[in-house]
Amino acid sequence: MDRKTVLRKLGRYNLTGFQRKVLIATFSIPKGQTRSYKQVAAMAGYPNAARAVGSVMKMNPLAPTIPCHRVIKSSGETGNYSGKGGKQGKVLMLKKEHAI
DNA sequence: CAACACAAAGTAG
DNA sequence: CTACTTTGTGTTG
Repeated sequence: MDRKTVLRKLGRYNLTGFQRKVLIATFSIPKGQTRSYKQVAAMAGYPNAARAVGSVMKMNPLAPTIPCHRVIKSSGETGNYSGKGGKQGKVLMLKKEHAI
């Protein structure tokens, strides 16, 4: 799985530029590491769109492909998580990947 | 086009 | 530490 593959998948959806950038930025998070919503937003080119990043994660069209569970709050907390298991499952997954 | 929603961040107390 | 304000983009009507 590489960036081009993800871009190709994203191309199948009617996504806005913001969503694509955010998803790619999230996908670019190295395994075993975490990034804050703000960091992802900044990486995507929108340094003040941390909340919007949350909106994108919520709709994440490539949920299994995009490691949205590696995106946490700047405080080091996990924040909320709309996926199965809620933030508890998120933390568990992060622990499995040694991200925490 | 306007109003509402969002898994945050920042600032003030 | 808690509470309030600010902020940017997506979605829906």
